[in-house]
Amino acid sequence: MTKLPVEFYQHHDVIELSKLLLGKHLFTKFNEQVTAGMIVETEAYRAPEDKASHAFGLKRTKRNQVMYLSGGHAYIYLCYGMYTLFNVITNTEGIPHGVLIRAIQPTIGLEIMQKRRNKIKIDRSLTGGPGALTQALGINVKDSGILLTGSKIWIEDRNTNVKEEDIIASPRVGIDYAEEYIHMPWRFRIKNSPWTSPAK
DNA sequence: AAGAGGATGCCCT
DNA sequence: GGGCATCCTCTTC
Repeated sequence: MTKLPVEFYQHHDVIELSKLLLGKHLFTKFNEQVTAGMIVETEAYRAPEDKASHAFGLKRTKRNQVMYLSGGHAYIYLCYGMYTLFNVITNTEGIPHGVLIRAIQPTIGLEIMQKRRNKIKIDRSLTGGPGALTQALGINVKDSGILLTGSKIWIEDRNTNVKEEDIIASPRVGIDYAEEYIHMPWRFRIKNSPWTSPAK
């Protein structure tokens, strides 16, 4: 029931934090509607050297400027013209590290999520996938840059213990342009979870 | 079960 | 103007 403080996002490397975020609970509250789910899949983006990161080489653009804020801020952007992707900024100010949340296991407000997603079934298709979960949680690009200790989007530790041997690491997807960083095993998921995005 | 292709808009990775 | 940190539908096996 503890809302994670900004310190949580600032005292570990982004690779470690991508694993630590597994089992934590992502909450949103918009228009008095609360929805939440347990994080089951993440990806680390580790600029400046990571060629898959929007902040590769410490490049600054209008879109990615919030990546340079301190750990505990949200970086939200539009992908492929129609999908909103949600990232947690980590590390200290000036080092643009981020964790992409790729899948959650829905826990609170399932009916609200079904309505937002226009889905009948409650299965992996409801919140499995980075664009799907933001739609289910009602996350909008307009909230890029907000703090995750506020009242709209936050993450809680509910004492779910995810052991190292229950974490599967694999290469990230959709980053064919990232050259030698294509094969970095920086995608993490909870083993045997039926809520992660489809295998491969 | 698996693959192909289309949708769609912002940012230039 | 090209290319996305994607998802859904339709087709075919």
